[in-house]
Amino acid sequence: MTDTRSMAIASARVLFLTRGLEATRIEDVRDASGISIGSLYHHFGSKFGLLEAVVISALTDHKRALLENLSANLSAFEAVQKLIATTASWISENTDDARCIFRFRGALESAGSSALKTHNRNELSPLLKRLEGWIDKGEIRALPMALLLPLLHGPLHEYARAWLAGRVKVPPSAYVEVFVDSAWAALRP
Amino acid sequence: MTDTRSMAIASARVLFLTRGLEATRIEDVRDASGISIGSLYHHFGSKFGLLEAVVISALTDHKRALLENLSANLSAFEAVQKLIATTASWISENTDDARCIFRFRGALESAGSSALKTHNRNELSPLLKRLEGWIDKGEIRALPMALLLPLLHGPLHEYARAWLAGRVKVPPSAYVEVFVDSAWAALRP
DNA sequence: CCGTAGTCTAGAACTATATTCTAGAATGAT
DNA sequence: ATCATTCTAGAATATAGTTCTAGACTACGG
Repeated sequence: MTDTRSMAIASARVLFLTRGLEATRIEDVRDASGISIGSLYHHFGSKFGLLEAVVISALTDHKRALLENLSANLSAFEAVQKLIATTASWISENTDDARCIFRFRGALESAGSSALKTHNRNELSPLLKRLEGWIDKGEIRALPMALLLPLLHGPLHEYARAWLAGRVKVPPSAYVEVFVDSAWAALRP
Repeated sequence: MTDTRSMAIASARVLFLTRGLEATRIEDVRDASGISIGSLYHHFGSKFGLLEAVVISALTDHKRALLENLSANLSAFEAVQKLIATTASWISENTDDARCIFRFRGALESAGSSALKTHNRNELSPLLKRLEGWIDKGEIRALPMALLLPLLHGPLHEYARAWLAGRVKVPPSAYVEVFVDSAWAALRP
């Protein structure tokens, strides 16, 4: 049942975030979700598989938010604005999903998670294509591709990490203009 | 013996990075370092304590590199330049230490590691003080303190993550000028 | 309807490994 | 030289991820 999966993911997300990854036992997930150990292993294969599902679920929701807001024929500047504004408010409103991404995506990456690779192909490469298009049209400075995303959301991500960890109090959505200015200053021709 | 500690840290760092945190057993650290289980627990208390030591060791070396290069009476722009250039080359040259920081510091943070908190107090707050000074003198734009560090090294860090994970091939030191330009555009008055 | 295949649930048994414990060796101060 | 402290060593323990076996549920073809 697909409902079982999403209930397990919801329970696991809370536990992973509050108690930490190591500290949550499969038994805890069973107790919180009511789903038996056997069933959990049937659906996710391992504790890592469960983590994978939690992170991918968060990434997918973020992607959905981006697609909703990023219409086709935008100028480069409008797109930069939209990307940053949408990401900033999504993070500010979906703190648990955002925390999962910043805290756990790295673990998937270094483990070579193929589920994550697939997701990245679907999310990142269309965005890079569009950025490339703006470079060709001269709307964005001609920089190596690898630099574009860091310049685009480096400051926002760095700030978001600090906010999600509780080190600062003002949510990233409050500083969208600053992040847009910084990104556009780096990317405009 | 302090030599035992550093040998254990060196062995653990390699194992944590190559096999991953979960996948390295204490036994593996013993086999790689020749230090007995009992001794390891005597020095580090737990596997997490060993990880803590590995990360703090990396952070301390980075701090040392910064202090060596960041003399006292610099203008704000010179300091921004130095901070970014030094960090970029340190990351490019000390890839293992840098990987430890980006991959494992988050784990310490979310576990509330007091060793990390102490380190942050010693490293971050002097830097913030100096930035505050330049704001007072009008050399840096008057922004909320919490935004300064994200704007300063957000793009560099984001790029460094990608490079350390092998997603891009050119080391961050190659793009110092881009990162400096971006940071200074965001921070200048 | 009935039976069969496939999917799903359940929890006990198994296994791996972080940690603790006990004992003894090295070290250093008085 | 003796005593206290620190350190080393590895066996024993306990915890928690995973596997296994059995049974329940569902869908579908006869």
